[in-house]
Amino acid sequence: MAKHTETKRKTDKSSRRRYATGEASREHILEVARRVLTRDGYHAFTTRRVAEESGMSVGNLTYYFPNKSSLVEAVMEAVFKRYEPRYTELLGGGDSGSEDPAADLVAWFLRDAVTDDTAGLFMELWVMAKHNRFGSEALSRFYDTGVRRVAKTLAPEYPDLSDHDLERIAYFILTVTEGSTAVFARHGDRSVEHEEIIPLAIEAVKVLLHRGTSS
Amino acid sequence: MAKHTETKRKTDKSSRRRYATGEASREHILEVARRVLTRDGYHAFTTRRVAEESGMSVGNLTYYFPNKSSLVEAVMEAVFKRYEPRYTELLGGGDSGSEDPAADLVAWFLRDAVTDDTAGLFMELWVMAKHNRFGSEALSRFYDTGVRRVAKTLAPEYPDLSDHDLERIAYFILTVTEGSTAVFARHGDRSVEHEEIIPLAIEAVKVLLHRGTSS
DNA sequence: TCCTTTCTAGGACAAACGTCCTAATTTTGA
DNA sequence: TCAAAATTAGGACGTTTGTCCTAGAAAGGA
Repeated sequence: MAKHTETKRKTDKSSRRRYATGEASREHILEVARRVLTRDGYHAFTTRRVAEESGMSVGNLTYYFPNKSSLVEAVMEAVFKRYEPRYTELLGGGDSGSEDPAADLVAWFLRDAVTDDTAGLFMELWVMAKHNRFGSEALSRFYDTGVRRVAKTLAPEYPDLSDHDLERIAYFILTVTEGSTAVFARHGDRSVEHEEIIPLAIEAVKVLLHRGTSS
Repeated sequence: MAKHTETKRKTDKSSRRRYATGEASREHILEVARRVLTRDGYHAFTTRRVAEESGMSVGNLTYYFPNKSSLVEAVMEAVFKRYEPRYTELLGGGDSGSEDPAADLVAWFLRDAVTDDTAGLFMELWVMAKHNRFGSEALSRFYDTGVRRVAKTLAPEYPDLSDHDLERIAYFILTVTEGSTAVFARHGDRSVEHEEIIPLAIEAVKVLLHRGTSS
């Protein structure tokens, strides 16, 4: 099956010159693929489904993404890039005009975590990262840079804390966020609603920020 | 394809009398299936793989589980039952002989959350619950009863808290636990180790337990 | 013992999958 | 306008998937 070193395959995804319509097609594919992945899951993520939902032929899809893994990796890159504008808005300027930046930040993350888009996507990313080295490293990098930006945002408010202590707390916020996705982003009755968890998380984070670390 | 009411299909899984060897085969399949699901993921969870790893033919597998979803549902039931002895040990008697039950409990959950077995399994359960009503309800029930047991375990130590407040805090513990799976159960470099999160989680939970709720 | 029930293997089938190939069609710059 | 490059459609292939069918082997009770 592996007849490599034969002909020059179309594996260079960015070095080829493109027409405007081609670039549009590529981005359209990625947006559709993100939607399919979020809605149907990696388990049902097939090239044929993406092609059909993109309104194009399977042959044309393989023109842009010669194999499935190249499509998957491109989708991962795209979805991480998709969060950037939201993060710059949330974590951007030093003064956000908010009374309590930490509380707003935690509330924003936790509410976003249970939306269909974010929850459906990240659950798939977690399982994909299990068997895809690229995905695993990309996800870890996404988390790590996000944590650093949160830490930087909180830093001026809590000058007594070291950078590492701030990153530790930021990772704690991340943990509660992803936990909200896993536990509460599912329809069904629970004895406790997710909204009731948010003030607990805020209180916990603020205590950690004010106390410093006690290990 | 639906030619029902034709012949009595083998859809009754428990009402049929079984030989001892048959019951052993069934449990062996479920254990193998759990391992395959945890290791390879739902994406690569195929009846043939389970049959092969069980050392039996595909035809024989379909004798015990006539279709894939019946196998999947049985695996879910089995994996939840698998946690019961551990939980009764951890949350069982009123006096565990521990100085700080809350801290021990949080530490135990968080350390278990990043093991290959637990992490690999639950990530798959989350994505399976997205498209399987049975799995979704079973997982929510598993969480809810676990939360109630945690609340009951903590109750005698914190008599000032209402049942609902205790359940709220137990759900918070659950959230941090599942978040640990999502964030830290992945090999790779991070600026903060999971072990550093555990004391933060413990401190946060204890503060919540001592303060009551402030909403 | 023997007969009924349970268990098991092997093969068959259609459908869906990733990938590849080729030939048209469209777009762009000279 | 026109040739070259990029884009598209359509079909083909070998493999894998879930499911079904049949016939034989093993196990238990009479």
